Amino acid sequence: MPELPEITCRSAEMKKELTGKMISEIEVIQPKSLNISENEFKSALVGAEILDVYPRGKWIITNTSQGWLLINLGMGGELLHTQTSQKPEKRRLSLEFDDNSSLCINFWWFGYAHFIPISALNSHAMTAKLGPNALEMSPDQLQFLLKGKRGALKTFMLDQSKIAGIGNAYIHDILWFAYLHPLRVIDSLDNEDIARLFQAIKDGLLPSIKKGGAFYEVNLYGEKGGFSMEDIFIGYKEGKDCPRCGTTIEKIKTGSTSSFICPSCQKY
DNA sequence: CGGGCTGTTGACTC
DNA sequence: AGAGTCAACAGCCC
Repeated sequence: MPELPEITCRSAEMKKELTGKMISEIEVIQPKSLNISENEFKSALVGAEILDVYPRGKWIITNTSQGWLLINLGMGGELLHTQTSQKPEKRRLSLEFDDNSSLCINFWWFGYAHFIPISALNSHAMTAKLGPNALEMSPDQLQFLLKGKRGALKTFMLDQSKIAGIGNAYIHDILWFAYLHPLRVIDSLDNEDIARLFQAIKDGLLPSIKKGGAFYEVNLYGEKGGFSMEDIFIGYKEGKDCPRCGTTIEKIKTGSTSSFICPSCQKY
């Protein structure tokens, strides 16, 4: 479940390791994850030099001398930088570079690797419609985004077209930090609620970025992230005590997803 | 061994 | 606009 912290870390690692390298060959094992045919994809990117890599919500955007490579790991996956002679068995796609290293992409379930030509990045609908990156909003911007909305707060927070980068792993602690229930209706939020929510997004995401992402994901070198269960306050801790008030943490159904809440700190 | 759960996104419906 | 459902089909847990 790669969310903003993991995507931020992977992008930084890719930028560090891959900038300046040239793609010499591409191997496609799962053509379904591409937005164009396998042959088109290969001829578009073979020969390209990596210029820059940066995060955009849950997407990793790579700028090359021949166009854009956009990667979304979907519900989980690995990006590994290895020697081309030592590629991992499990991979759906790999980019081989001119220095005999490779970037191997594995999706656990499914994911996307899309190519977009130079000067056409805004034609990519899935990234063009994303809201602001969760950590690059101002408090005013968050207030503006919430204004006039009626649904449940959690649905809004996970809607990538509203705010980009938050998923179902980090949302539990974010809402708990803000003392807000996932099913709280948006138009009942006052300025103080929104101010707490703004700070809670930072408190929920920044510690994981500092630790290299969540423990259940690995970095480009195959090492697990340092953000562990002990760094999580209430997410996935059903039956344990709320670290703030001692009330038993509950797991509840919120639409199609589950939520972990402290029923005392987070009143509906 | 098998069934349930998990997590993202788009497409689609009402 | 928002809520609901489905499809894409791996791996872990019990």
